[in-house]
Amino acid sequence: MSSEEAVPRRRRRNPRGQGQVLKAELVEAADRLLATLERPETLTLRQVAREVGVAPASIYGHFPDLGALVQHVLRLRYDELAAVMRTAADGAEGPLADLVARCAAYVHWGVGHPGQYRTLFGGGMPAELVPTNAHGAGEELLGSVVASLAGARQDQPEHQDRNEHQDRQEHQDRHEHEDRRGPEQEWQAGLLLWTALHGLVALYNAHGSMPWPDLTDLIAQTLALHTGRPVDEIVELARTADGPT
Amino acid sequence: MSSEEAVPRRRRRNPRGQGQVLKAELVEAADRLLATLERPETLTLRQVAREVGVAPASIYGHFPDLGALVQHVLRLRYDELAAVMRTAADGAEGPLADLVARCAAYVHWGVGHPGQYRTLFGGGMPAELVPTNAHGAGEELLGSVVASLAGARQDQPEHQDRNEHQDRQEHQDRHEHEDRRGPEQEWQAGLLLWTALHGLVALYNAHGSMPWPDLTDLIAQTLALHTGRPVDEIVELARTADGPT
DNA sequence: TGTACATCAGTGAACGCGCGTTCACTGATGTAC
DNA sequence: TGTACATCAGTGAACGCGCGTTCACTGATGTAC
Repeated sequence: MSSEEAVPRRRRRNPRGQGQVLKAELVEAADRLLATLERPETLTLRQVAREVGVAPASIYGHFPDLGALVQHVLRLRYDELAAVMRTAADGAEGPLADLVARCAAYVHWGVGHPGQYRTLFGGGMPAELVPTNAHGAGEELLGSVVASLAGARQDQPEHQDRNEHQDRQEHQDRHEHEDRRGPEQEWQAGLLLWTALHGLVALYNAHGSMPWPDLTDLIAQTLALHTGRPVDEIVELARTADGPT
Repeated sequence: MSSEEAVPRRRRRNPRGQGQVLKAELVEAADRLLATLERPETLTLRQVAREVGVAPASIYGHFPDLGALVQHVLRLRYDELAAVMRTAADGAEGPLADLVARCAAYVHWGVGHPGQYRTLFGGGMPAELVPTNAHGAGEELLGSVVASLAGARQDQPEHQDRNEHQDRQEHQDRHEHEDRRGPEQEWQAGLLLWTALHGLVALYNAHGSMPWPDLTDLIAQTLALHTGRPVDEIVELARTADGPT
C-alpha cells in the first residue's frame, strides 16, 4: 500500500470498432465515483479520467463535458430507482401492500446508494443535470407514490378520517368540500409522504454515526401514520416484501 | 452594471484598538455568502475576502482557516435556530401549542434560510464543522422536539393509539410491553417527526419551482399525522402562533 | 500479394484560472524617555 | 514638546496545486487499388 496507489492505471487501447467500450467505462467509473465519494457533487472530469486510466482529453470524444456524463449517469440511476419500485410493487397483493413495497424499495435504495441518492435528490447539483428537476421533481416517482397512497386509503376497511371530520368549528369555509378526498388532497398527501421518506433517507445517510432504530420499523411507522393503518399490519407486509432475512 | 462589479471594494483600515471589527465583518460576510450562494458548500476563503474587500491573507489574523470561520458562523446559526424555536414555544398555551410553535418555527426558519439550513443539515460540509454533527445530530434541537411531541401526546384527551392496540395477531412477542409508551418509543416518534420536517424543508428548498401547497397547511398536516389530532385544531394553533397575516 | 492511404481511438503537452497558504513588508498610531 | 521605537492591522507578491479545455499529434488497423 505504499506507492501502489500512485501508479496510474494502464489501459489497453480499444481495437478498431470498439470505440463505445470507453464510453461504457466512463459511465461505470463516474457512477462508481458518485457512489464512493464523500461529497459526490465535487466529482471532477480528471477524477473520472484517472479512475478509468485514460487521458482527461479522451472524455471529450464521448461526452461534450462532465455535466453531460453526470447527467447520463443520473438518468440511469433514476430509472433504476423507478424500476426497483415498480418491480417491488409487482408482487404486491392489494393497494396497501403495493404502497408498502414501493416506499420500502425507495428508502432501501436511497440508503443503499447514499452518493447517488444525494446527487439525485440532495439539490447539490446544477439543476439542469438532474432528471428529478428536469421534468418537475421526478414526476413519475412522485406520481406513483401519490397514486399508491390514494389506492391504499381508498381501500381502507372502515374509512374514518378522524383528522378531518371532527372538531371543525369555524374553518369549514376555507376548504370547499372535503367530504370526499379530491385529487388535490391526494396529491398533497402523497407529497407529504414523499417528503417524509426523503427526510428519513437524507438524515439516515447524513448521520450514519447516530444510533438509528431499525430502518424497516421507521418505514412502517411512517406508513402507519400516513395511511392510518396499524403499524403491525404494515410491518407484516414490509417483512414479506423484504423476503426472509 | 457594466463594469461596476469588477471594481474591488475598498475598505478603510481599522484604527488601533479595533482589530476585532474585521473579525465581525468576516463573520457577517461568510454568513451572507452562505445565505446567498446557490451552493453554499463551495464557499471559498477568497470569496469571503473579496466580499469584505480585504486581502485573502488578512483572514489568517482572525481564523486559522476557512473551516474555522465557517464553523463559527454555523454555530451562530444553529444557536439562532434553537433560540427561535424556544422563543416561539414561550408564548404557547399547552403542550400541543408548544409543539406546533416549535415545529412551525423550525420549518419557517429552514425555508427562510435555505443556504444556512442546507449547510447545517444538508450533510454537504466536512462533518467536523457542523454543530449538528459535532455533538450527536443537534441533540438540543432533536431533544426539544422529542419532549414536545411526547408532551402533546400525553396531553391527548382520549388517548387511543389505534395504530398499536388493534390487529395484533401474532407479533405481540416482538415488542415486550407497549401498553405505555416508553422513552424509546417517544424518542423514535420524535425522530420520525424530525425527519418529516427535514424532508419538507429540504425538498421545499430544493424544488422551489414546483407548485407547492401552502407551507403552513403542510406543517399542520404533518403534525396532525404525528399527533393524531385533527388538522383544523393544528391549523388554528399555527395561525395564532404565526400572528395575524 | 503489396502498398498507399484513411480512419479510428485515443495521447501529451500546454493554456489560463481560482484556489489555500506563506512570507517579508508597510504604514499608521500609540508609548517611553 | 520632540523623537525613537514598538505594536497593530493589514498588504502584495509569490508558491504550488488541481482543475477544464484546446490542439496538434500518434500509432494501430482496416480498405482501395
